[in-house]
Amino acid sequence: MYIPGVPRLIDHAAREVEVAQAAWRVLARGGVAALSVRNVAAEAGLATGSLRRAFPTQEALLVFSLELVARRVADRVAALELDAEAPVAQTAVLRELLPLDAERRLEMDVFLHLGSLAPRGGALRAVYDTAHAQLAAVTTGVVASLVDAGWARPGLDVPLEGRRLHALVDGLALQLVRQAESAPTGWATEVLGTHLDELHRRG
Amino acid sequence: MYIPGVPRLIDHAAREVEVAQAAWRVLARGGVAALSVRNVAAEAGLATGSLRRAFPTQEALLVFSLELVARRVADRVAALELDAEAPVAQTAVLRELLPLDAERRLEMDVFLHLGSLAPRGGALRAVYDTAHAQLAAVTTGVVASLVDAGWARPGLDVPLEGRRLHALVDGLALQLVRQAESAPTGWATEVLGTHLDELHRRG
DNA sequence: TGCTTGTTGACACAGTCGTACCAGCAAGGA
DNA sequence: TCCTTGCTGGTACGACTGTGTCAACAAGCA
Repeated sequence: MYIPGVPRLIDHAAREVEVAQAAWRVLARGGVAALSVRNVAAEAGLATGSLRRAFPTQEALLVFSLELVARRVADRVAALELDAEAPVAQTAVLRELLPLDAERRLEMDVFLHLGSLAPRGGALRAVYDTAHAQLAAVTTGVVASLVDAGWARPGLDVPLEGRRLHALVDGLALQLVRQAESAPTGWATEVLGTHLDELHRRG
Repeated sequence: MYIPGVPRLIDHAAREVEVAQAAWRVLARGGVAALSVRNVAAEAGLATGSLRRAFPTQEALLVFSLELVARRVADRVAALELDAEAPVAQTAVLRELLPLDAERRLEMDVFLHLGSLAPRGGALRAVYDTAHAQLAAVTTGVVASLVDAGWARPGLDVPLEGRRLHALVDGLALQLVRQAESAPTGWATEVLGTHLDELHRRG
């Protein structure tokens, strides 16, 4: 059997991630207005032709970039949930969802920008909705585990409190991202802590 | 004294509002990608030259569009606060901030889109920050008036609870705008009602 | 009616967009 | 060693962007 030469071994998976993170930086620096194929290619140190090899269209690039955000967040949450001792671990999980450092701020920035960019019914919107549902599952899961561990009132309306917690986290994240990067963030963790305290106290 | 002819009387203020609302519709229909001077002019039934007479630059148009949103919301809130009997009126004020009908949904959509579009340090960002501060003042004011009226615990941390309410309202609004227009909205008012109930019950 | 003046909308311009193409190069197998 | 393969990145295209310009137009006053 004849096997032809396999020249120029490129780790496509790694390159896709590099390009997507370059897109993140462009997005965070200049907003959606600066998010062009050329800018991303320049940020990644590639020519537009090479970038097109990794992502045939711009939408594919955006979809992958958003999926990468969702995957990163999910991985971090999963890693934290392993050593779960409520309510300490649950608080840590929720704090992980807030953009309190540069890395998470970058991811949240991308999430919001691409969410704003996603046309209704498009492929990007589907990715956004999936990520949104994942977040809802996390917050509802936190409430449910608090109830299961006996840290909260058993008769507590878990779906409703999950949605409330989700809305609160979303609102805090939105406000954190939209404020100056150098501004303090303690108020957000304080608000989140108050909310969780009340969830506990009602147990 | 010679007074020359004053031809073609145009109500510039009314025209600015019409153009800005045309920009709203373009933004809601096609997102920031569709927000061009030409598209807005076509939506308003004008030529680009006529639009430029009302707004010299695109940024001026966006700034006015965002200011119009802020003014509309502020006017609605002010109208509701006149017949203020806590906590019924306060609940009404907060429900007014949520995008529960087509009109408010449109305004919130514009608010989010332009907030995502505003570069840090630009004129648009300043308008956004002002609107953000107005919202914070409303939510903190609601909490404070509940305390003043004796409906909540006097020792309640008003600034913190105001921020918490603000984050919750922002999160609910974000999620409502990002969900399908035909999707139900009862869950959001239910969550908001629960939150306000707890504010009362602690009195 | 004729004049004056603000309004209009078509056109032009330089720049950027997403996408397509292809000559040249680099690297592993025979 | 050469050959094959596919990756690379410069160039090109048409469409669209924001902005500038200006001849034609419409309407109130003398």
